Amino acid sequence: MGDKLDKLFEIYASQSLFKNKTVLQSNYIPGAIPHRDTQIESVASILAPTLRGEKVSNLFVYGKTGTGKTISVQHVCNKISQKVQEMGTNNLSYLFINCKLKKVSDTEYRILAELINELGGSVPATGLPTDQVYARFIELIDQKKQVVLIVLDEIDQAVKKISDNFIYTLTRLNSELKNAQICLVGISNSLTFMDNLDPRVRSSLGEEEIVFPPYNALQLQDILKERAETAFKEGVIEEGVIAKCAAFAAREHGDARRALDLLRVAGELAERENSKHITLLHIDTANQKIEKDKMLDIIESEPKQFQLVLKSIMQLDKQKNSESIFTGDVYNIYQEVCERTKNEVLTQRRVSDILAEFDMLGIINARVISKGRQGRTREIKLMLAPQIKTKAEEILNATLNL
DNA sequence: CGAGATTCATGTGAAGTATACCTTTAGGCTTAA
DNA sequence: AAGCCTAAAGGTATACTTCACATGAATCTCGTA
Repeated sequence: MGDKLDKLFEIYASQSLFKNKTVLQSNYIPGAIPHRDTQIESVASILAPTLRGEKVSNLFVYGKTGTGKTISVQHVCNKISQKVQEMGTNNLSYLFINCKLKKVSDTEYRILAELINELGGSVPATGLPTDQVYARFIELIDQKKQVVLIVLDEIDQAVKKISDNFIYTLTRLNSELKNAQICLVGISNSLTFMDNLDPRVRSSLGEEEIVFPPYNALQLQDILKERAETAFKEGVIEEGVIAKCAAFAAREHGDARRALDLLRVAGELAERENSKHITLLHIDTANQKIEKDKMLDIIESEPKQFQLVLKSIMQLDKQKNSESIFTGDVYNIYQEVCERTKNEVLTQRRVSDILAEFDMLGIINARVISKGRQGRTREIKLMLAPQIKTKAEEILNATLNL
């Protein structure tokens, strides 16, 4: 056994395809950001006056996931604060908050607390009334003449959870400040986010807007090439691999993160097979793996009743062995399963809707057919690949305590 | 034998109910002046 | 007196149920050749 392991490790160590894997991870900030020059320039030109300690317009940035929004804004802000340090002036504070992070996102209070923490102050985790916290915040930043640049990443999440008058309050804070000036940069994934905002907030936050369009396949290729160069050892990547990665990701609204994931997973797969190269085949398998993980995630996060129904379908699928499954069968099994697991039994009507939703998700394929005298029903086929089935079953059994 | 009626098992739509969650409001209580 | 907190009241979204009606091909019925 020991020998085997030694050998395994040896192979791993000697044959690693990666030079530096962190480059492919999603939190990596590259030195250069290809194909975002115009956007970066716009951001920079809007924020540049902060260097002279002037108040600038609030900025709102939006675009789909993986279009480089966060990275670009961070890049510009880092440059700016670097410049400020060089100049030796000390009149700019730069705060970056990701509203999606669990510990921050819940309440207005927490976001404020986070802001204060970043400024070096502290507030108790709970207890103070909200406007006290505001007072504390104002006090902190108003000590000297400065510009406070607040970047709120995934701002749509925060607004969904809290409400938009939080932002309104922030924008209005300027009138209470004697020395300092606040400017906000909001980053959002949702293009329609602005539409359902309070008009007052919309006008003040959206003084400037920048859209990040999705990358096309060629641009994705450039990004991948650049990263792959530092990530992998020489000659590891076969011809056309990058192009295929880019093509896959371009199909999914040009998500660069997705493309990088794909490449990384492909690399890991190749490595595990002791292959010396990453081939087109690896990309395919990687894509499948990512899809599979996504599917399992969906199954896992599905509500209990949905899982019960799915469990019944899977049970039938095993028994029936490629014969057709009908709604009635599913419902019968479903009742048993509920009984066994001490869950409430829903009506047939509801189960029918649940089945329709599974159809939407692509977990099953259902067709409404008429069986003549035997009435009308859905003909159901489970659409999970065999390897997923076993995994899915484990998940279901675990979450349903079977 | 074939046209039409019947039938079955469930699909589908509308409307109602229960529940959880959130916001608002009012009134009592604490606190600071 | 002001401001905070809590409890009750009101509002809203979600998940589900109930009722009612729609479907459509296999099957039955019955008139006709």
